[in-house]
Amino acid sequence: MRLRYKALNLLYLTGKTVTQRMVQLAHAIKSMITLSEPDLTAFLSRCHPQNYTKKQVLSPPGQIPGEIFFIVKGIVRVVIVDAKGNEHTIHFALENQFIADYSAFMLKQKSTYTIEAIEDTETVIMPRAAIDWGYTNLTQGDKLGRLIAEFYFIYQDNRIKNLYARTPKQRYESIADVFPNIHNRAPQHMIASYLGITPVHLSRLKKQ
Amino acid sequence: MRLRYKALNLLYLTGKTVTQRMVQLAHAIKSMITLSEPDLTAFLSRCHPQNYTKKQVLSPPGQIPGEIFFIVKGIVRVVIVDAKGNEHTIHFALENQFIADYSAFMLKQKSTYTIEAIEDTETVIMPRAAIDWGYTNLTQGDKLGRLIAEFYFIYQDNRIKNLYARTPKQRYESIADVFPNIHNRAPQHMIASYLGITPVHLSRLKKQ
DNA sequence: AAAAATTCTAAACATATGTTAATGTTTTTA
DNA sequence: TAAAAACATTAACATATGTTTAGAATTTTT
Repeated sequence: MRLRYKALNLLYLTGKTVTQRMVQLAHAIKSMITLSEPDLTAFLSRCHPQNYTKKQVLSPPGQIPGEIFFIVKGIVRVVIVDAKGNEHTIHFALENQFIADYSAFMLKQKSTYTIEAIEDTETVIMPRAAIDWGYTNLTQGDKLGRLIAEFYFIYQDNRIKNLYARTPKQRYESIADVFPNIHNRAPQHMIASYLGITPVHLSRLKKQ
Repeated sequence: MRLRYKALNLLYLTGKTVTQRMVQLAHAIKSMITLSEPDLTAFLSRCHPQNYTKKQVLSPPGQIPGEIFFIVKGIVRVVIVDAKGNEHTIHFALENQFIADYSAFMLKQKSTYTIEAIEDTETVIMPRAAIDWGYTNLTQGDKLGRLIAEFYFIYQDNRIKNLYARTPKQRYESIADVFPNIHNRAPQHMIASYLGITPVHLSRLKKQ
């Protein structure tokens, strides 16, 4: 009895309950498509919560991704390691966003990315079976997929535009528009990496 | 009589007939989704062919895109002009591909890109009304939209990966994997621009 | 065919960015 | 709380890439 009570209390104080998380994911889905409560419940029943501690890996390279993560609380980064062994942070994902190596997930190929928690992070995992079930059984399943793909397309398009047409300094000055409060949530060397420059150089640019 | 005959002849010798072009677009669509012949015909009837000569602009910046282009024959490039007035070629599109400023098209915002023919180019224009009609009336309309968005997502993801993890030289050496025969179809300064470097520097890299 | 425009290369020099190493600070771990 | 690890800054130097200018080759236009 005491143990059970303590466990519940801990959950209450430090994290969100299973129900709260599912509600958050449900809200994200309902903001994109219309679907019945039974359908929503059926979809959510195929998903499950998962916690990660800071620096823990959600998704390793070299493996076919089996799920898409929905971030309830926390922040993660997506990393690629080049031929010389250097790490590049190519993306951050915050609360209420979906994250995965989508390309590898869709193509059923081995992932080239590492997805890693920067803070202790609470997620809901949507396994491939849940996604497939959604495409097959939800009236607006393809529309949901289309909207998510379009959302990330627009994000990437904007990124590519910035990489070509703006300097690292200019990109640094507007990074918080895309990732709110990022300066308090990610170390500067990860931000530098995202900008495509070294931490030493970012430090130099800031001094100007 | 003579004029009409000459016109027909010219079309036969130098380009594809309206029917041939529509068949080509129909083939591209059918490779992605299943749909009935009447639906296909109804969709195609909302599209129309359009030719462009080398250097002619398909889609100007500052204007909300009203259509998506399907390239039957030829090649186009997508250009952005930065704050200093410098042009950056950020994309090429070849035969059997769809091209537009998708972000601006989807968001109904003014385009930031110029889309310009590099060779004389034959297209089929899919006006916004046709696309909207497709989403509303085709059973697999959303699926078509999802597949196109996913295709370009994968393309962009690969690009971003390359920009971070590979050098301009390495990217130069593999550009023909993505754009077959590009070295014979685009001048080197456009390729250099796509790689994110100056033509002078590309010339230098080639010498090594 | 001649003229004009475009394209590629080359060299010299300028600038931006990377590398290494040292130091002090902050954060995490034990 | 002490030790260890991670982080940010700075300086000195190295390298990659940009800029300007010029000339030759190629393509396009007249």
